[in-house]
Amino acid sequence: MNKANRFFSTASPHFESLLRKYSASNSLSETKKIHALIITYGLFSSSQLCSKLATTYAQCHHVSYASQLFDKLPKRTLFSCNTMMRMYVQMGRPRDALNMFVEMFRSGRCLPDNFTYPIVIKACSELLFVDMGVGVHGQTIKAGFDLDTFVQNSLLAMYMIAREKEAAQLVFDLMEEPTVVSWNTLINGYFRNNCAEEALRVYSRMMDEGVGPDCATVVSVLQACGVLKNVELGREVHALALEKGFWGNVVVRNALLDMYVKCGQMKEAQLLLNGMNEKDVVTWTTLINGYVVNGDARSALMLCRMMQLEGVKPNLVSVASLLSACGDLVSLKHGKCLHAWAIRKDLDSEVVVETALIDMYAKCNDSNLSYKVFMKTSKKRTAPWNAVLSGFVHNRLARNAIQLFKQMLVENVRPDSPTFNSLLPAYAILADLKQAMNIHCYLIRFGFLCKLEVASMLVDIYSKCGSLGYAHQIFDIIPPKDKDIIIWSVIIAAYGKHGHGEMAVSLFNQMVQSGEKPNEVTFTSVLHACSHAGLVDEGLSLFNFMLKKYQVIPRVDHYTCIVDLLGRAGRLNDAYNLIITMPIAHNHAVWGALLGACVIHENVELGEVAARWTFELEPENTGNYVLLSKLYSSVGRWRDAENVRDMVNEVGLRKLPARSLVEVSNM
DNA sequence: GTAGGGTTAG
Repeated sequence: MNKANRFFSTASPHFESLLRKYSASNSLSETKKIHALIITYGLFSSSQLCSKLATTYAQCHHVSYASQLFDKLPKRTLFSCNTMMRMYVQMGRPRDALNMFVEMFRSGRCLPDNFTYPIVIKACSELLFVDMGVGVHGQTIKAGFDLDTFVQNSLLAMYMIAREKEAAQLVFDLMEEPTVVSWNTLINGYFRNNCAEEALRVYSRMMDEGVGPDCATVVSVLQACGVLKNVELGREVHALALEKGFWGNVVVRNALLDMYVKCGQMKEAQLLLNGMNEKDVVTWTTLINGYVVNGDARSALMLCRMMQLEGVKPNLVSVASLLSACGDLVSLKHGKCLHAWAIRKDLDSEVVVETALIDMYAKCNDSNLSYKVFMKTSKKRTAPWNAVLSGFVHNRLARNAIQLFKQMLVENVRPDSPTFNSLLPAYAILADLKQAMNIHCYLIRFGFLCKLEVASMLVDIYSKCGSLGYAHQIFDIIPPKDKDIIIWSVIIAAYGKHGHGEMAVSLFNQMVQSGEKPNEVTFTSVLHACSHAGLVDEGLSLFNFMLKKYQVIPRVDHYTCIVDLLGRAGRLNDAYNLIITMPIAHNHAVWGALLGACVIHENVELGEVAARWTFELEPENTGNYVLLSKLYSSVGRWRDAENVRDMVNEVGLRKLPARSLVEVSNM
């Protein structure tokens, strides 16, 4: 026995206990010291020591040392295999974990145990290898681990990630003793699969069965409350969280804040934040983003200052939200400041920030700068393309948007649903039937037409192109149960715009019969359709229906439709009386509708009243002057007509510089 | 040594 081996026999237990200690603290530097000692004293002959060293490196997430040492091991224990596979999964290399599992299974050297399966199942779910996952599920049954809670919970999570809700529910139903983790996985799984109602039903069952919720339960349930805007349950969960002592958990606090934000309860959200002693960057960002989403960009910017005063630094998510606030305020100045700040903090090449910058410049009507930022991006990710497309459409540069989309396809960037949400309005602006048919073919070929939003926009495009037939065909493709209020509104508006009032009203009735509750927008569309087609009685009865049955508070555009309707039918006095008695402020549109009707029916007396109001409320619109002039001409008051025409010229001259600026910026 | 949780662009 040489000197080194003699040393080893006495030193080995010592090293092992050291390794155990350091692996517990995950101290990479200490493990390296032990490694160095093993090399110095030539102790590699101890497979036990080497195995321990390899697993310690794996626990420290040092992939290269762990795998090098592991590969050299003469005998692999099940423990070391499990540890290696866990390291691979935790380090985002699930494929390596699965390769190891397959090799381990084939060689038959060691059989997987109850610790192996959760790791392997997690690797399958990360790779979305459902088929393999199902195979592994079969193996767990064969090996008798099907009643192991950890294995079952992993399977449950895997099926939920793979969007196999039924399979997940089956796993859950077969569990003898579901733990709080099982319930949480089910609740969160339903939530992530867009079934927030089901998530809440599961939560209520869990409470009925007397299972004590934990922080994870509360967080998932709050998310579901946010999506469903169920602030009542949200408040209950808030009380429960306080009662159970979860308030100390920052994740719970942030989830509570986000629930109030999502429910649009900004006052409660602000109060909650005011009452928090410890606020992290997520807390602040949640509220900042809340203000942006709820249309109060100014408060979002103010909050950013308060956050910095409290010494919390914004991160890239905060910056993206703040840039969005600048876009909403059309504040190029603030936007540029944030851009400069992002450059200084080296955040400007993060995709989220790049996208937000492109969007901000576009919303501030600076297509040039928006495009410049886009040109600096790697152009490999879809999001910046979507932002620049949406920016072009925002600035009505429809042709540029379509051209850019074609470029995107040339560069092999995969479009997603938001791409079409950004792009399709360009086709509606262009109203070119041939182009519309082109994109229609593309949408069919790549399976995007099954998306309701996309189908709704295509209905709108065909309607704008004047092809009601195609529009209706697309509308019919969507199964009745899937039709939402938006697609109904679009088709009703389409018929209305083309003067097919009866059809619009009939579709509206079909919609009500189908159980869809009409909203302000559908009422506007159908009333508009009635006024265009001269359906006075239908229009008036729908207006009454809206007030009585649905108790919708009429907006000014509803009144405009009714004024138009009465006016076109020659009931000018009724129209006038409606305007002066309406409970909300009148605007240029209501008076404009009356003026138009007065021109048709040659009523100078009321026409002059209406015209005066339109000049007051909308002095720059030359159309109103033209209408009054036309009215005077039609009754032979030529001089008055000429005087009004002169006013048109004056207004037109005042408008000229503004219009030419728009043209220049579009070049 | 195993399973579940928060903010983000379009």
